[in-house]
Amino acid sequence: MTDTPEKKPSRIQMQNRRLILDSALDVFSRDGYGGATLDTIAKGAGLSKPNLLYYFESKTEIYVTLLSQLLETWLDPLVELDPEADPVEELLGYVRHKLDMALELPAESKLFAGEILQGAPVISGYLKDDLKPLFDRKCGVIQDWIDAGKLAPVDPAHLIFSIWANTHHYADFGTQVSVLLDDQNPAKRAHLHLEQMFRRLLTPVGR
Amino acid sequence: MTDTPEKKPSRIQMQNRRLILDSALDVFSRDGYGGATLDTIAKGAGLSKPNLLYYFESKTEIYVTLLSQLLETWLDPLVELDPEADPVEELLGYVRHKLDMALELPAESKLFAGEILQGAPVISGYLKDDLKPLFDRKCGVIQDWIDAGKLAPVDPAHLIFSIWANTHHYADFGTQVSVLLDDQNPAKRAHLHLEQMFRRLLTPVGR
DNA sequence: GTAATTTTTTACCATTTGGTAAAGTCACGA
DNA sequence: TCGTGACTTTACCAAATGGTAAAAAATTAC
Repeated sequence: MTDTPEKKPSRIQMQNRRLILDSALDVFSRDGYGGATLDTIAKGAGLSKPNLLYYFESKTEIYVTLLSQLLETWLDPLVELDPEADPVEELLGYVRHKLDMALELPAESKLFAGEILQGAPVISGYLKDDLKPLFDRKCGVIQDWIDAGKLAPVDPAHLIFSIWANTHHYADFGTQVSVLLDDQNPAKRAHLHLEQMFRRLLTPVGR
Repeated sequence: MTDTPEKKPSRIQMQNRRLILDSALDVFSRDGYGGATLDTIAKGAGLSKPNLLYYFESKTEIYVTLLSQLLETWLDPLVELDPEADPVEELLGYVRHKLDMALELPAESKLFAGEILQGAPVISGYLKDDLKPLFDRKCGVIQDWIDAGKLAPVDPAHLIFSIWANTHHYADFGTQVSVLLDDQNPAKRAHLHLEQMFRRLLTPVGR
């Protein structure tokens, strides 16, 4: 009755697939899809190229697998935006969470950025079918907060864009940030700045 | 006595170099450096591949030329930040200008983003030697404004990052923005949102 | 311990890619 | 109009790349 006739992967399979995906994340995020080569990924994983292709059918399959796994993780925080919580604190928590993710997982952020930059050839379906409905729902939540006077009036969609732009910037443009900042560890000041900016934007006034 | 023994380029040279650079901007910004091929660029320019290489020594030279031309244009607005002007309006003008550039020249923005994403292999020297001093100078200007009470206290460096992140987002993540927004032309709402956000952040209070 | 299965290696291959050599064509000044 | 230099095309090439076939080695199940 089961429609997945595949056997469960062996320990060695799990391990090698993980090695490959780890290496591929490095390479794809650094060199882009076009610049990445199977040889480089294989070397990074400590395997031979044909051995790679024993675990994954093709270069594209590795890339797609990586992106799919990514999307779940990175969407989670948005899913959890709670309509019942205090709006300003909930949104500031979202900002904090996203910034932490960008700072801790820059390669993932860069992989995603590269895919979007090239017109989302692989995940455009996902964007339309999964992200868009969630995005619309959360815009609705934000609009409700505004209508209830618990949030300053802002454009919900562009607010979310702002949050994404500001947080991902520290990963995607990390090279530039590092060069321009004397401060070695920008995490603290970045957090303070975003907190200040979004608090001022979101806190309702005159009531 | 002149140290540039090259003759001035003929009309046909100017014209073909422009055709090549135009096509290359398209291709590099869409496919990334690694994914771009000379054949694709040549086809886009309506020339043969060996003909391309008559005008440019190598793929890399085309890419470098493109980035160099870019950097001048995109830095201009920051250069022009005037210490004597009204701080809030001056910065909001900068935001507006950057957003217009991102909306009108998304390919340029994407090319730059791709280069930074990959660790700025070509322009890291430029970032250190040219951008950093300018950046520090403008941070100083902003700090002076704050000290004079003409601007709310913000972290100057991270303020600039915010401006860059929010404006470039509409170009670099334009694919995602288009999918998520029902609004066809996001320009107007984007302008309004950024104006609102940065005005609230920057306007000094309680004085 | 051995047979069956999974994993890895060796040896390839076709295509693509950045780039070159050299012959041919064109434009233009004398 | 003719010769010279600028431009273009044709025909290549070596290396790199994504991918395959099949044999060898290692692991697992019995």
